[in-house]
Parts: sequence; structure tokens; C-alpha cells
Amino acid sequence: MSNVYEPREIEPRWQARWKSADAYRAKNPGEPGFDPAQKKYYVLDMFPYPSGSGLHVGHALGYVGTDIVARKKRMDGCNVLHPMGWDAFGLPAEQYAIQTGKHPRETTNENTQNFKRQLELIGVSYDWSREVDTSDPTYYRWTQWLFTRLFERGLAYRAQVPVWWCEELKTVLANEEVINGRSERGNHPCVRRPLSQWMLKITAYAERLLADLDGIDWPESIKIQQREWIGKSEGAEIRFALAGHAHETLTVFTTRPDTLWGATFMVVAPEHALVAKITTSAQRSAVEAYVAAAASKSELDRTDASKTKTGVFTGAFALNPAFDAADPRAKVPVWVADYVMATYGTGAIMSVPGHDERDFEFARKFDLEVREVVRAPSGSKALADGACFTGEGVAVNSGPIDGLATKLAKAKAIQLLEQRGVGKSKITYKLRDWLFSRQRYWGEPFPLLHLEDGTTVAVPDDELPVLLPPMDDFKPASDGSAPLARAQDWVATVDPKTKRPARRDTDTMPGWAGSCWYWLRFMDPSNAKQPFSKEAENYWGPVDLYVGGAAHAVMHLLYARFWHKVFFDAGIVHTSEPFQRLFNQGMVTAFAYQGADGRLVTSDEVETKGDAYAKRGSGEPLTQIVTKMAKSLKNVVNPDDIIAEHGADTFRLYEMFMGPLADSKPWNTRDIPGCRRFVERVWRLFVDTENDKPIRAHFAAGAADKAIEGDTLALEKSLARATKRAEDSFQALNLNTAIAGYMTFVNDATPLVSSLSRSQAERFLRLLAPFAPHLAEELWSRMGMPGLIVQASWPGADVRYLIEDEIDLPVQVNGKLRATAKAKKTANSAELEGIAREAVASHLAGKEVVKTVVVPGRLVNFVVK
RNA sequence: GCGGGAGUGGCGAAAUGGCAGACGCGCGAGACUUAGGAUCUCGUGGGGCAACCCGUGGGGGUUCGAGUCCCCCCUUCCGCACCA
Repeated sequence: MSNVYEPREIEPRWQARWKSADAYRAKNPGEPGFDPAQKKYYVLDMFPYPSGSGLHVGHALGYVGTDIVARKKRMDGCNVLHPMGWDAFGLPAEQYAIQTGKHPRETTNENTQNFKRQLELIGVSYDWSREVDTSDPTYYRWTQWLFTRLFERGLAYRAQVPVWWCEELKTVLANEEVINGRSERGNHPCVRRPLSQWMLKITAYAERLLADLDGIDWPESIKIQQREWIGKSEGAEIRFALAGHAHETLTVFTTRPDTLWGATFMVVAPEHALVAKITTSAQRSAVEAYVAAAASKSELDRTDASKTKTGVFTGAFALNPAFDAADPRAKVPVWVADYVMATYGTGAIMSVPGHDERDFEFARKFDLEVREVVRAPSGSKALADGACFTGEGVAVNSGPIDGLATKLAKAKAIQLLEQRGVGKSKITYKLRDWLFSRQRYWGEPFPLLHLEDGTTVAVPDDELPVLLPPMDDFKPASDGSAPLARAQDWVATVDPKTKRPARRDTDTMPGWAGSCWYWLRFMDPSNAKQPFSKEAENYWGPVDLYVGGAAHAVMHLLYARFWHKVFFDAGIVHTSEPFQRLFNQGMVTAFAYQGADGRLVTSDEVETKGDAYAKRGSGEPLTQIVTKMAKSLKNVVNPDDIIAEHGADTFRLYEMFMGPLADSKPWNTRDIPGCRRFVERVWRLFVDTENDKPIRAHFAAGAADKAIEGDTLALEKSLARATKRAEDSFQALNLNTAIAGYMTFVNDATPLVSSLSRSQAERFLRLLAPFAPHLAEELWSRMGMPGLIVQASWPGADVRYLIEDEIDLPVQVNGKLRATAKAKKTANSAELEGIAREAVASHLAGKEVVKTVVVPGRLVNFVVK
């Protein structure tokens, strides 16, 4: 046994030992050794796409954080579920496979092996017996089974709808996967195309997805993003008759039915079905040109709010139901303009330029009437000032609702519309149904059969899984048709019920499908009869702490909540929400260097000159900036390299010591030696390196413990403070302060090591164990402590030692610190004031003390004139 | 434009309204060494180099006391963005 700290020897040894002891195995109810008295704790990482480039230190940040929490919870006596798996289906895996020319099955296996190797290197305490791979038939069998439940409930339907198509990726994409008209993955341009696709009726859950956000402990920013994405608006639907078209009506949605009396024109989206019907012959060529131009514009151009408004008059007029048909105000022109979205509301609006910015801008440009119908409260900018007023006020020029405040005016207007049968109250959501099919190879096949009679039925549960057919050429077809359609022997099958010929559905599910329920599979991962047992779900659900990046705010986290609610309705799970607490880890950024012209220089070309940076060779001065890690900047850091040099414990400590888990912060390899030195100091605190002995004699098994007095008492207090700080740090997950506390303790203990008792030493190791488990385990073993430290209990802080009997009393004069005096902790106000007065006597001389503030146990402040 | 987060030493960062800069990096000086890129000790916000003054993006305010609470502004990161 070497008495020099050698992580490369220590770490693999303990990792093997933990594995052979099955130290991180979580037991389900009913299993031998299951203890019903233990509380359960489910701490989950967002499982990764096993990409070809492996883990970098940013992924590891979250994994180290949850690992420390999991280890702490085990020490607290909880039955901890802390699993890991692979989100292996989907576009990235398939693209990587295409790039390398290998089958995705093969690359996925290689990549998951590499990820697992990296995670094991870090020493994370996953229960690997629960590992899942979403692309494994034993897993996707149940994804298909759960999809069937959605299908049975009418939540999956096939529809010809305008969907996003990405030519570069040769696939359709969900709304959530398209940002400003470009693909979320790869940033390729996308266009809308009407295609027949599988849709999931997430809109049926819009209200519950919104309302249930209130009951979960999630970051407010994520809740806001989900609320905005769901986009609930309350208002009214109003039907306008069209002059000269007795059988057509123009229906609009508005959140301000109270402004109906101010609607001076109508606007329909270029895609609106009525455009062709109502356009007059005089306007036809202009309208057709406008519609054609709108269709050819990119989504980005269409939706750019900063551009000036465009539009064309259709020649048609609508009749505002607020007015009698004979009233000259009733007849309003109908325009086509692309600032109205075809996909929201009814694709048409009533324009109230007096009280809507966009309508106001449009009316100004085309010289349309602006009528005031809401009087602004005095003091705010109103129509009279040449501005449009969008706030709440009092209705004017509005006949029956005149004089009513906006809230009442809305209600009254809706009531009038309903009485007259021309409108009703209406709630609209921005949320669209979820485009759920892809014409790609690497995904779950839909467990559906198309029968001869044109109907579609689910494959019976006992015929699942529907296996992906093995294909050598899995590339997407250039025309967008499904690759699975080329597997003709696979497509042609027989309906098990009728024994009649049937054709398999050739679409696959999107990458999100597997992640819509994986936290449930982890509860009971090898169940061959069900996706998971009721007992397992009842016990483990819901996830107590879910940690991952904020990037999934409206995709995975919304989809997962949706599926979970469907399961809840189907009686498959017992909670309506899957993740009780969500925590977003911050991004690990990296330094990058730029020249005076702003050009970035790859990090291997940079040299340090004291506090300054320069380009190697040329000596050009560079400035340090903070960016995302990027291959092109060569500033991506791989944990493997750090661990090879310093070991996993140092790596883990540095990841956490950088700052609070939630914060974004730059990786700085230069800072790592600080954590390495701490690890070495701990080592030397325990190991008798001077005499080349494995442990200091007074820490060895059987050594007599020391009485808690003198220096040992001082160390007891220091240890209590470190314990308290560590415990506090688990609340906000600012584990950096826990490590700082440990460093302080080691700094205190090092010069007094002969006074450090065996009990104090072993308790410190237990504090350290969640953070640096290998080091703690090695020293624990050298002390002759029984069992594994990773299965030991957390030592609580003894509050008696947190109380100081003597404090440093800050004494202020006019709020400024003038002296620090020693005072008994128990001293009363009068005694403190006396001590304080003496300490700052020179500052009080010749001054009048107007007021004295004494905060017992804290400070004294004299206010003088 | 709207919403959210964040601005504290040369750097990462601490701080229930109560001693700003804990802990660490870097840097400086010294000790021990054949040697030091090991280890240890001391120092390290700025200015005077003392007993003092100034300091948490800027400006106001509340308070005996503000990095922390309130108002206005600036910078920056993230999200959304013509949603009627």
C-alpha cells in the first residue's frame, strides 16, 4: 500500500469494490432486503443522447451534483433511486450514424459504452442494474404499448395539416423543434407543407398542463416558458356577416370584445379560405399576387415584427354586428395581410386601430379610420396624443356598453353577442397538437396496422414489440417518404384478429417518445409483463429531484408532463405530475480569446503573459472572453483528461467548487490545482507520510479517543461549523460553500492534527464522502472503520458546538465599523453597550450620542452628532 | 419590443438587512531544499502606506445600519417575439 496519494490506484480499486458490494442498488418493495421504514428519494438526471463526441465537463456538472445529493440522501437513511440510461433513438443518433456510415444500432452501442465508461470514471453512484436504452426492443416495446393507450383514448390521430418540413434534414419537425423558421437541431431552414401525419392531442390537456404548474416546485422561468408556450387567451369569437355573401360569415377571435364598436376594418391571413371567395374581380390580381408573395416568403421574414406592415384590400365588406345594418359604421372593409397568422385563433381579426398597436400601424399606413372606444385614464397616452391606447379604461362611443370599465364592458359585450347569436365567449391557446410522426428509420415503429377496409387498428399488446426491420440502407428518402416503406416484407403482414392482409404503418416516433416515460421504467426496469408495476410506481413516484439543463423547457418537459397526465387518467400512475422538483444546472462556459478585431483565436494558440494573453508566435495581444464550449474554438474540456491527471475526486470537487450548481460559470483548468491541493492536504492529515505509515497512529483502530477540551474542543467547533455549512448547502445546491467549509476545517486541523480525535477524523471523512468518495473510502478503510463509508450515516452537527461563548463584537459609530471588542455571547444589552462604549471611546469623545442600537449577539452602533 | 436571470478584487466566488471580499486560483516575499512547477509560513480591493479616506454597474430613496429592500437608468446572458 502506497502512502503517497495515488488516485489512479485508489479510485479503480474502490469502484470495483463498490460494484462487487452492489453498494448503490436500490431495492423495490417486495425485494429481499427492502426496508419499508426507509423514506424513498428519487433523484434523476435528464438522460443523455449518447453522442459520438462523449461527455464534456458541462454534462458532468449535473451528474456530479445529483450524485452528491444521492450519496447524501443514502447517508441520511433514504432508499435512493438514482438511475441512468440512454435516450438513444432520434435524429442525432441517426445523423451520427449516417456521417460515420455505420448502422445506428452499432454506433449507439459504441457511444453508450463510451458514456458509461466516462460516468464510471467519475465515480457516480448509479444503480446500473436499472440502465435502460430507449432503442432496445425490451424498452420500446413498452413505448409502443403506452402509445397504444393514447391511441385507444383517441389522443393519436392522423391528419393532413400544414407541418414543418426541413429539406436539409429530410424530415418533418414538431412546432417545438422549429425556432424562427429554422430547425432547433442544426439550424436549417424549414418550410410549412401540408402533409398527412400522426398527431397527438396535447391541446386536450392544455388547461391542465397550465393549471398544474402551480403545484410543482420548478424554477419560475421554466414555468413562465411553459405558460407562454401554452399561451392561453380568454376572449370571444365573433361572427361578421359579409356584404353580398349571404352564406358566408367571417369569424374572428378577440381578447377585447369590448372594442367591437371600434372595429373599423377586418384582416384575414393570406391562407384564409375565404380570401378566394370574397375577393372582388377588381382586386383579384392584386390579392392573388399578395397571397403568392406571402406563400413564398420564409417564415423568418413573415414573422419579423419589426418590418412595416403590408396588405391588400379584397374589395369585400363585412358587417360589424355592433351596429344596425343601416348604420354607416357597420360596413367595414376586409383586407388581406400577413401580420395575421393563419394558425392562431380563426386566422382572421377585427381591427381596432384605436386600441391595438398593430392595427393602428396598419390603419395609419393605409389611411383607415381610427375610432376611440376606450377612454384612457387621465395621465396615460391616448388617441388625442397621436398614440394608440391598449390599456384598460372606460368604454365610449360604444352604445350599450358606454361608461363601463373594460372588465365589465367585456362581459357585457359577450352577453350582447350571445343574445343576438353572433358570438360567444372563447378561450384560445397557442399550443398546437403535437406532430408525432417522422419519416425516418431510427425510431420506434408505430404499432399500427392499416387494414384493407381503410381502417387503422393497434397491434395487439401481446404482439409487441413491433421490431424495426433490419435495413442496410436506412437513409431518409429524398422525397420525404418513409424508409420503412422500402422494407416491403416487413410492411406486408396479417391482421392477427381477422387473419386478413394488412400493411404496417411505416412512420416512426420522434426522438422525444422514449423520454416521455423513462423515469417510470427506471422504477421497474426489467419487468417483462408491464412497462412498470403498480407497486413500484406507487412507491417511487413522483421523481423528487430532476436535474438538467434549461434547454428542454418546452419540449421534453412539456411532452413528459402530457404523457404522464394521460397515464394518470388511464390509472397507470398515481400522481398527475411526474417531477415534483425541477432544478436547472447552469451552463459550463469556457474562456475564449479574441484579437483587437474581434476575431476568435483557438485556445491552443494562446499563451499567458502574466495577467495578459497573447497569440503564440505573433505576440498579438488578446482579450479573454467567456463563450460556450465549441469544437471550433478548441476549448471543449473532456473529463477523461482531467481525471487522468488529477483523479475523479479532484474533478468532482472542482466541478462543484466552481460555484452554485444553478449558475453559469467558466471552466478554468488553471484553478483545478486548488482542489488537488485540498485532496492532498486531507491525505496528509490522515496518512503519516513522514514515517511512511498508512495512517496516523492516533487515528488507527483501537487508538484511545481524546477528550473534547483545549485544541480538540476548538476542532470540534470547527467541525460542527463545517457540518452545518454542508447541510445548508444541500438546500440551494450551492455545494461550493460546503467544500469551502471543509477546506476551512482542514486548514484548522492541519496544525493541530495531534489534537484531532479519531472520532472527529472519521466524522470528517463521512462529510467528505459524498463529494470525494474514493478518497473518503480509502482513508476510512485505513482507519479500520467497519463497512463501506458510502453506506455509513451522515454525522449531524452538534448544536452545542455551534454556539460560541465569546464573540467578536463589531462596534459601529454612525454605521461605520470603528472597533471590534470581545464579548460574552450571553452578555445583555447594557453590558454590551458598556463594552462597546469603551472600545470606541476615542470616537465618542466630545460627541453627543443621539441613539444607541444594540443587537445582542451581533453588534453595537452609536449614532452621534 | 416583452419576460426571466446576472453585474462584488487580476480570476472563480462568499456574505439570515449587521465586521464586504470567506474558500480557492493567480501574484509577491520568505523558509526548507542539490533542485522546485513539491511543501510550509506571511502578505495580497484601491489610495495615503501611519491613527484615515474611498470601495459591491450608475443615480436616487427607506433604515441607526444596504451587496442585500424600493424607484429610475446602463450593460450582459437566456427565453419569447405581429398570438389579435
